[in-house]
Amino acid sequence: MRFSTRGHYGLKAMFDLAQHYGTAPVPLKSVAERQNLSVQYLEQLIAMLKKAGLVKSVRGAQGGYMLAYSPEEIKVGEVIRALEGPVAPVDCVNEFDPKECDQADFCITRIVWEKIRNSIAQVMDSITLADLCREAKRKKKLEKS
Amino acid sequence: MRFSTRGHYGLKAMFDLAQHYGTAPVPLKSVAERQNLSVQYLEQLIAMLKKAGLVKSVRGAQGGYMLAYSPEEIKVGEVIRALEGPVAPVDCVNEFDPKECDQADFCITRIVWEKIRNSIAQVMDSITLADLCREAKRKKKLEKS
DNA sequence: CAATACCCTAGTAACATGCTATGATATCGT
DNA sequence: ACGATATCATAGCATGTTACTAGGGTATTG
Repeated sequence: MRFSTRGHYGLKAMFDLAQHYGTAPVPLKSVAERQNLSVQYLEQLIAMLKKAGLVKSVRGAQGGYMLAYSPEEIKVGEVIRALEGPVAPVDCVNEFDPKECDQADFCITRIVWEKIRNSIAQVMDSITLADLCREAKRKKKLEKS
Repeated sequence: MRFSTRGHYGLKAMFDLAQHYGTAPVPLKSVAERQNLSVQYLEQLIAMLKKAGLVKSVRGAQGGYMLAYSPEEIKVGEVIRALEGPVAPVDCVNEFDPKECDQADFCITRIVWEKIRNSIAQVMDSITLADLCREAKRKKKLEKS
């Protein structure tokens, strides 16, 4: 069981934008360099994030991307869902539109997948981009000392 | 992000075997009928479970499969790992052999995936097949009343 | 000896992934 | 005005995985 690189890379990019929140728009090229990702691929991911309303863009020279809200207001779960779709370890417990099979009523194993789904969602929704920035700061401080 | 049908179907099958624990070996055909799965596909899944030491088999007529241990001793996590491999939402936080990238030291988003991994593992490892059997019993009782 | 059932391997259609390529459009600085 | 910088949009594509099916073989029972 794996998430795709979309969620993986996309979260990296959003974290990068969060660290530049409040400054000038950040061009994807610089995000790609810092996070060691392909610009072209990142463009596709950020398009999804824009569609989801999580980032804003400024076109043209000196342009780039920025978070649509403050890092404090953006949960990791929103980012990952925008890129990976709803949390659904198996189809019949999709968090938004479960494709329930005819056995749904008496399928006991279902409760396992529901619990897994809920615990994933709980983690994703309890961490904000600001939390990650704080963590980065803390780590930097530790290195210095 | 999804688990494959291997974990999904395999857990169903193991639950089925758990419900017949202590009786004669259960032929796959009957498991497949009850759980609405293809016999041929199930054979492949159960082969993996056997390799992992979770089930025993009896060949020939009147043969079939049975749990290698009591349902109380078999965690859902063991079943799922046998079929899906180690819990690893992204490769760099694989629970057994993480393919750490060169950024591992300063990659902050990593902690998100670690937390997700841990919460999945925690759920899987805190439920036994016996728990599922008890749940099934409870549900059956509720239906009657 | 035939019925039952486990065991093993190979093949394969369909789909998802993780990109790259190409080109268009908008904006800024000079 | 123009060229550099960026975003924006779509298409293509190699590779791998999934979810099976097919077609055997082997062991055991009655």
